[in-house]
Amino acid sequence: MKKQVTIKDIAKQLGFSVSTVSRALKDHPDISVKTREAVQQLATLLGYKPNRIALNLKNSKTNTIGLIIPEVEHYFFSSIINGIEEIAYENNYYVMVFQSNESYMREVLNVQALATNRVDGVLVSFSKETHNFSHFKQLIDYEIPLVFFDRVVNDLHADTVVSDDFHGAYLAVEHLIKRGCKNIALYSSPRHMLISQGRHDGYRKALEDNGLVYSTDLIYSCDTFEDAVKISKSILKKQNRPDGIFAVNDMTAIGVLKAAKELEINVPDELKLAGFENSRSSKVVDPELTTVDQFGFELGKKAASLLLKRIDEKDFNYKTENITIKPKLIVRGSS
Amino acid sequence: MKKQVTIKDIAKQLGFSVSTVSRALKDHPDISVKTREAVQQLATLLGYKPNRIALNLKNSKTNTIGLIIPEVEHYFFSSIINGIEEIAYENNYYVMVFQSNESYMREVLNVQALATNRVDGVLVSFSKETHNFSHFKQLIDYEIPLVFFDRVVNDLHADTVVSDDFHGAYLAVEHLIKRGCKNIALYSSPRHMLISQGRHDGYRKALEDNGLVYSTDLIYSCDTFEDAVKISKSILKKQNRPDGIFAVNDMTAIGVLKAAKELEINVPDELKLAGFENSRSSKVVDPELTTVDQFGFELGKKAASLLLKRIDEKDFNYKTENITIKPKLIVRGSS
DNA sequence: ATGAAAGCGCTAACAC
DNA sequence: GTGTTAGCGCTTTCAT
Repeated sequence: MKKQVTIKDIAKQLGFSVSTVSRALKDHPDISVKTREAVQQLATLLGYKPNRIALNLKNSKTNTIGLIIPEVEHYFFSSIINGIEEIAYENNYYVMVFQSNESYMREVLNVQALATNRVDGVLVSFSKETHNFSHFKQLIDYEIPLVFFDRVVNDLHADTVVSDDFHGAYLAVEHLIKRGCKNIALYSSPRHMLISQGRHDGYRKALEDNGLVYSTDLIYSCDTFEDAVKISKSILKKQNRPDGIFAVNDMTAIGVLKAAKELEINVPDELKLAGFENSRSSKVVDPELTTVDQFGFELGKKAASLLLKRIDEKDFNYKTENITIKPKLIVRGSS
Repeated sequence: MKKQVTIKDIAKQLGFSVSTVSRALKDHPDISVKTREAVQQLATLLGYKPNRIALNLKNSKTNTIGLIIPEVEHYFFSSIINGIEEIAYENNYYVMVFQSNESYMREVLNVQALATNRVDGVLVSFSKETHNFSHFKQLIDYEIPLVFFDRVVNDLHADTVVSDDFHGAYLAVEHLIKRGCKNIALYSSPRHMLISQGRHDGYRKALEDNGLVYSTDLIYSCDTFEDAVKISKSILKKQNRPDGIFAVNDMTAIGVLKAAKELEINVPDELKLAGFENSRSSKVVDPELTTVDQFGFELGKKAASLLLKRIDEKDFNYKTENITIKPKLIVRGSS
C-alpha cells in the first residue's frame, strides 16, 4: 500500500501546522474562511482520507461493532445481518462479522478477535456447542456491552433480543389443531438452547389447552433437512403416524415434506406441516410451507439499536433488558 | 468500556520499562527467562490483550480485508463469504463485510468506508447499478490490492475470479437439448454484466453447435423469482411456448416452475428447466432443479488467497490474473 | 539484559 | 486565528 496522505502533508504544503489543518478539516469556527477553504481544497485534491486507525487509537473507540453468528448461510441470520447493518450504517458504525460455524472453539477465538480489535460492542447468537459462557464474561469484564439475540442466555450482564418462540410455536400448533390434527409431532433442536425450549413449551401448551395429550413419544431430536428426510421415512411408516408435524425450522419441515412425497402421503390432506423461519425456501416448495415469521430484519435492528444505546451509556451497570419480538403465523398450503 | 490493560500497566507493576515488557511478551531472545515469565504471568493474570489498533497504526497494516457484496442473503454469496473467511482465518486476517444492496451509491460509500478503515485489500462483487468504476480506481491509486469476483470488470488493475459462465451455460443448454428440447428460452439479467453476457453466449453457442436457431425472441430480461412467476404465466400460455428454459439463477428457474405448476404444465415432461447456482432451494423444490454449481466456497477461497498474495507483494505493479473456476452441471428432476 | 525515546496520524488543551 | 505539545498503545533503534 502506498503511503497515504496525512494532515501533515497538507500542513507542510500549505505552511500551516497540523492542528490548523485538523481544525480546518472539521469546520472549526476559529479557523478563517480562507485557510479552511485552502485546506479543504488541497485535501480533496490530494485525495486525503482521514485515518480511522489513528482516530480509533486516540479516542479508544472504533465505531465498530462485532457480530458473531453461527452461519451466514441461513436465511434467518442473513436477514438479521441486514437489520444490524441498517442501524449501524445509519449511525456511522461498522460491523465485523464472525461465524462460529456452530463450533464452540471457533466462537471463543472469535471473541478474542473482537476483544483485540477493540470493538465497541458485541452482538452474539451463540453456537449449538456452547454450554460454557466464560468467554463472554471476559467481554463483560472489559465492560464491552453485549447483546444476545435469538440464542440467548439469561444469567449474564447482557441484554437479549429474541422472538417469542413460545408464542410462535403455540400459534403454529394451535393452527394445526384447528385444522383437525390430533396427533402432532415435534421436531426439535437440542434442549439446552432456550429457543428450542420455548418452542417446545409452546407446543406443549397448545396441545394441553386444546385437550390433546403431550407425550415425549412424539418428540424427535431433529433440526436439519437431511436428518428430517431420513427419520421421517420411518416415522411416517408407523401404524399411528402423526397427522401433523411442527418443526423448529423450515428446512426440517421441508425435509419432512420430501419424505412424505416419497411415501406418497399427501400434504396437507393426510399430513399437515408447519415450520419456523419464513425462509425463502418455504415459499418455494409445493405445497408452500406454513411457517412462523420471526422478523429477522426487525430483530437485527432492535438488537443493534439496543447495543448502540448501551455503548453510549455512561455507566456500564445498566439494567439489562430482555426484548421479545412477537412472531407471526404465515398460513400456506402445507396445513 | 473500561480502561484496558496495557503494557504500561504491566511495566509499572513489575518495575520494568515498556520495551522490556513488549519484548518479553513476544519471546524476544534478549530477555531473561525470569523476566519473561514474570511478565507473561502478570499479563495473563491481568487479562492483557494486545491492542490491535495501536499495532495497526504503528505498522500501517490492519490485517483486515474488506468485502463488498450485493447481498449476503443469496446462497451463492454466503457460500463465497464462507470461503473467504476460511482463508482469512487461516492467515490471521479479519474480514469486514459490506453490502451494497445492489445500490451504486451505497457501494461508493462502502469503498470510502474501506479506505478510511485502511483495510489491506478489498474483494468486490459490484452492484447491478454499477457502470462507473472510478471509486475502485481510487483504491488502486492508493495501491490497495483489489480482487473482483463473480461480477467483474476487466480494464482495471485488479485480479478477477469468476466461474466460467459461458461453459456453465453451455453445459446446461446442451443438456436440455440432449433431453429433447428444441425451443429453449433464456431468462437473463441485464446485459452489461459480464456474468449474464457469458451465460448468454454459452446459451447461444450451445444452440448453434446443435443446429438450433438462436433468436432474441426467446430471450427474456428476468432474473428474480417474482418476475419469473409473473412473466412466465403469459409466456407459457403462448402457442409455441418454450419446451425448455435456462435461467441465470435458481430462483428465477424456480419461479418458472411455480408458474408451470399453476398452468398445469408438467415439468419435466412438457417443459424442462435448468437454473444456475445450486442453491439450497434448488434441492428442495419438486421436481428438484437441474442447475449449475458454481462452487462459491471454492471461488471465495481462490479470491481471498489471491488477494492475500497481492497484499504480500512488494511491488504493486504485479501482472493481474484472471482466474476461472469450472462449474459443474447438476442434473436433477426438472430436466 | 534492559531502558529511553521516537514515531505511526490525529486531536485538544493550552499557549500566544 | 494559529502554533506547540502531549498522548492514545505499541514497536524498535540506539544506548548503556
